[in-house]
Amino acid sequence: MISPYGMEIVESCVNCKLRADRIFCDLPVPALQAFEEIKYTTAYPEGAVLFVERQEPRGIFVICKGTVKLSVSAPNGKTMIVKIAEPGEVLGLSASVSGKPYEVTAVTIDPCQINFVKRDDFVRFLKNDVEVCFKVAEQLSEKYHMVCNEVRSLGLSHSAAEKLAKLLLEWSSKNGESLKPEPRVKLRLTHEEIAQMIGTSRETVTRLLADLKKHQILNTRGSTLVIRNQAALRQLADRN
Amino acid sequence: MISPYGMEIVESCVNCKLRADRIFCDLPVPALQAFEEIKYTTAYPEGAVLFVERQEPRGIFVICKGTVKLSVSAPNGKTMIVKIAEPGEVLGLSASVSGKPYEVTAVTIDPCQINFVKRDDFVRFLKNDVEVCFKVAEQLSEKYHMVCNEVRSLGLSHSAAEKLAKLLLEWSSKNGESLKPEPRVKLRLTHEEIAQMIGTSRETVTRLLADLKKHQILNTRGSTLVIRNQAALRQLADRN
DNA sequence: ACGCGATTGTGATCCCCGTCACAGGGGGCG
DNA sequence: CGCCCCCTGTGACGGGGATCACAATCGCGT
Repeated sequence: MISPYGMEIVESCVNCKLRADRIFCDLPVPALQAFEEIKYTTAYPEGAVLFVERQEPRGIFVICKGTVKLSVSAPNGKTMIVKIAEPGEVLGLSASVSGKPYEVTAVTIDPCQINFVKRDDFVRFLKNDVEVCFKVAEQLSEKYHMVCNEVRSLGLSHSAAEKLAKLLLEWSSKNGESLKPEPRVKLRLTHEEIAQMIGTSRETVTRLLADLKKHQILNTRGSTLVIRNQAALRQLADRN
Repeated sequence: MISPYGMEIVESCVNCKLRADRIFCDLPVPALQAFEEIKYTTAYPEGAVLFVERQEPRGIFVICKGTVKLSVSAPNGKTMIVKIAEPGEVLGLSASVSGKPYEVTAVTIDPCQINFVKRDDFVRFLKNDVEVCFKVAEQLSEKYHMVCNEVRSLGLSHSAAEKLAKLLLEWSSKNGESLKPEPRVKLRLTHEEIAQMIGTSRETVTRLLADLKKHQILNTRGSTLVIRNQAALRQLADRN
């Protein structure tokens, strides 16, 4: 089956290839079947808004395919990107569990396939099976862990250079790429968005990247970054 | 019964006065009884270290009495205070659920009575009762919510003045104190620690407080702050 | 009451980086 | 193909606040 946005739809969670390496999807088969009963699978184009900060929680969104940008923003329009979420991740979990408003705004940054579950259905689903409930608790712990790291890097590292270096290293470690002598990072965000991830201005990102290139630490190959001197980058990331 | 540090010990969770208004403690009686089986009640003096960032999770700590300072720190010794935790709060929850290391360091800032539960016992306890497990998920959502706010204020509000104003307002709203015309806040932290809470330097905090006093917005009465112009403070907190 | 360490108050200096302003560049679309 | 819009690159400038260096106080223990 082909979706409106030219993607192949994954019909069943039981047969999903992601099951093995993703946390939430990896439930016992009976639970997965119950999950399939209450899920709505939808395809979204790039730029679709899944939910908005401070909205009442409608339910959870499980990413099957594609990536989603999570951001928080201030009344004055200034926004900060918290995370780029990938397949297997669950969005709106904490809001749906606690009933408090969504913490972040979720916007797809490429075509996505997403499973939606209404809040009520989801809560019933949880309360029906301790294993599932515990998995969700684990998942929430995971999220908590991630956002704690965010706080660490926002609060403790001063220079923008440091935060940028940290971000690049994090990205390069995603695909085991950092094991190679010259890890590559495919840049999927604009300088503006990178700036929003590390809490600085677009110009600063541009300048910092230029600096790194000048010092032979980085190199651009089209929209791909080549990290030529990982050690130097690490040093930048660690020193305060 | 009197503890070594001059505190009266609360023997039983079932009879605990906090049960009504705290989330975690407010479990159905049978669950509470099971909880009592596995908990170890201990009294700590001021300055006791409950656990340290990056340590393997030993278990959870429920605060019955006293307050605990939670902080994260960088290798270079720079530290940031994430939260001052109060009675009824559960510490080390996410680490114990997920098995990942503790996110923060927890140090008592006054004499405390704390219930400790070993990780294994706690996990068994959770898996034994969906209601409990769900409560814990709610609790984790709550924590996630808090730390998201932290990110918001760290990442989006730039001036230190703004963050300090936000912090003071938050403190003053703790005891319904903010309803009074001139709310009072008992300062329990040094300027250094306040600085660590908002990610700035001690000198800046001192200067900002002096400024607020000069502008008649604040007033000190011993170690108590009197907020004389709440509106002005709110304006400082909101403008970016 | 005295003394000493911890905390607070304040000036001087410096530099990072946010902001404004504008000049290429590149790619999608008619 | 050329136009236009969004992205990138770069200079100039200014300000907030980190940092250093002391001085003044506080507060606690003996």
